[in-house]
Amino acid sequence: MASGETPRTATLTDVARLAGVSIATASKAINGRAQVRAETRTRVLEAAEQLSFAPNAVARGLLQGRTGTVGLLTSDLEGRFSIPVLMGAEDAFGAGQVSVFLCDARGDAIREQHHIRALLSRRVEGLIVVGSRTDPRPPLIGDLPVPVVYAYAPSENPADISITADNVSAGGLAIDHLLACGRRRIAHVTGDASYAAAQDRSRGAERAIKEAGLDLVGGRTFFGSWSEGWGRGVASMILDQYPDVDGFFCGSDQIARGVLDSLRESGKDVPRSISVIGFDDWQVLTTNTRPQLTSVDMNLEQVGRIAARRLFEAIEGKAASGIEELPCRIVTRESSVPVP
Amino acid sequence: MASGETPRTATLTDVARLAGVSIATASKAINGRAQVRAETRTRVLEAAEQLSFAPNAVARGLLQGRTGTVGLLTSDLEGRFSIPVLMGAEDAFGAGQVSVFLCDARGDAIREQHHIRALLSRRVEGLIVVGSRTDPRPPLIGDLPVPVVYAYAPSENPADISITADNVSAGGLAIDHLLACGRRRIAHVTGDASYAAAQDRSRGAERAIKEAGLDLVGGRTFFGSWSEGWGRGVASMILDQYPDVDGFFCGSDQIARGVLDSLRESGKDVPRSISVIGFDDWQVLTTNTRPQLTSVDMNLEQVGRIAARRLFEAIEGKAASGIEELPCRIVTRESSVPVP
DNA sequence: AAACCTCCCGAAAAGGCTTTCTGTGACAGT
DNA sequence: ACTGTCACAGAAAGCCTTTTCGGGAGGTTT
Repeated sequence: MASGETPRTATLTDVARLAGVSIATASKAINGRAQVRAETRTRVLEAAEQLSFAPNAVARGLLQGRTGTVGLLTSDLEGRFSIPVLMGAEDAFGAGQVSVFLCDARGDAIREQHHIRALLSRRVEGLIVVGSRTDPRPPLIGDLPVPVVYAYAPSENPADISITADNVSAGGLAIDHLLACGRRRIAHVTGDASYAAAQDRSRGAERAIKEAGLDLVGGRTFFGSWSEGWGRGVASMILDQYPDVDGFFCGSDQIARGVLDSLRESGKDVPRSISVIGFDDWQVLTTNTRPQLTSVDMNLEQVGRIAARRLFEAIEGKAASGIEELPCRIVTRESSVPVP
Repeated sequence: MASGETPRTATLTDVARLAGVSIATASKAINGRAQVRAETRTRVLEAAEQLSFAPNAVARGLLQGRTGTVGLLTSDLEGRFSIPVLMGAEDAFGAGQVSVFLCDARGDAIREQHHIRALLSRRVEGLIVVGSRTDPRPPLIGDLPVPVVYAYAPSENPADISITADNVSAGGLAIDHLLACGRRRIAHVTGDASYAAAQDRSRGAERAIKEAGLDLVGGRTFFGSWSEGWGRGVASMILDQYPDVDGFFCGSDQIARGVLDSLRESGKDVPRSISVIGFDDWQVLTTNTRPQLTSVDMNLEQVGRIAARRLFEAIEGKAASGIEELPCRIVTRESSVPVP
């Protein structure tokens, strides 16, 4: 049983010869076409089995003009937001008969261009472009011969197909949750104001609090950076300046962790006297804080799956362009409970 | 300039016709073969440009028997260890002319089998199997017609090609670093004892401390779980039972974070009176702790890159099988400084 | 002037598969 | 006995490219 004999993968010709039929018949037998006697079919199938024949998808693709492949173009693989989207897409395709080419442009337009060329020459049937921020990105340049779907980061061109998370509504959700917990003096601390995500969530939050006839603590959103340090600092500042604050909506779980640490050190009781909610639902953070952190989950895998589905539809010609914003959901944990 | 006209991607025939030459000549011109007059070549190139012709890699692959594709088979994409390995591999291949099929088996053997079949039918030239734990995994079943490289999780079969991180040496590195900081009473707290990673690091640590003529605090490794909670708990226990402890080697950054929190709350001064080192060098944890955490980096991207390189060599026939263990490195931060 | 090169270009085959069309034998109907 | 029908098998074309080989045009040598 020596392996590595370079047994040259069997071709349809080999199968046909072994079964004593023509390649045409062998093909029909294997693909379940009619026009083959049952007895002949089993003979072919046995031959195929014996040679462990696997139809050459390359040849088939060439013939039919359909390769059954798509390209997944990420702008950066480190990004913890791209990964779940990518997983969802891979999942949706893998379940079907589609294989996925993975390309990481590393945020470099040149590399992106290079990858696109390679993918097109491999005749992918479509492209999913996964961004690492929710800020709209410039569409792929050139008139591509295949449909493109933008995931997480929508395209700047509204005529393109984009799937992203509804950050504005998510901001509202978070505030509504805190209100439902009986909180009235809610602060919103978030990250870098240059991020669309920060702006969108803030807008949603402000709208929701207004609708409740209230105002955010400090009358505004506290923008800063996406870090624990910022969360710690701004929390102690707010605590100092607005001692009656009873709720924190944080723009990320990292910020929330900083806020929680700060509240702990100030002797505040979370969730009894103050509720805290984070954003991203990043397990390593939410389940290790004390108390565990309620957070907004963007359902990124779902974003990926829907993107895959939309790409599929576009390939089939049933395209519906525009930006599709998928709802987020709250994952409730210990840091926010209703006040009696 | 209406897009979406389904302009049927140009073929070599189209280019040849436009340039007024035969397809043979067009091919030679485009591929830089000799035997084409310069004037003719430019004419062809212009035609190709005008039609935005991209050679059909599928057809070329069929003809040459080389597809220029490889399969990347991960057992779970969530795993934060698989991702960097995968990035490294993608990087190494992407730089060349090789495209990567991404498949996620989700830890399911059936799905894995299904993906392998699909990949083989697409005639990938090789496979990289990326695991999510360092425990050896069963090799892919069946005599595959292409070389396979196992990354991060080595194959149980020593005749296979495996690339992983040298966890035993890494354990020694960590201890040596603490010793170099002037520490003598070092505790090793780590995660689940059923993980090879935990065992290996522990073995390396014990060997290193013995070589220094010392013993670990408590005379053994404290196995537990890979969580902050375990780190917090075990640290306060150790502090209580062995008050002279002056160094913690933690099996993961999460555990280290718990340890740091615990030390902080006990009023211990890190790094003045106690040094702490983590493992994994997971940025979100190491740079947000107070003080920032020294950690062991497994160079996972490098694992991926080397895996890609080895696969390449195996494809070319220059295979060197066996387990290759790549060295880890210490990333020094504030939590460990030399005692004067 | 015949023989011989050199330069370019094109015809054709090959790669593995699917599909259409043609062909053959068996059988039923008249 | 002849025609029509049916079930099944095979021949061949086609997908797109690369590569080999042959050949025509023009120039050089003897």
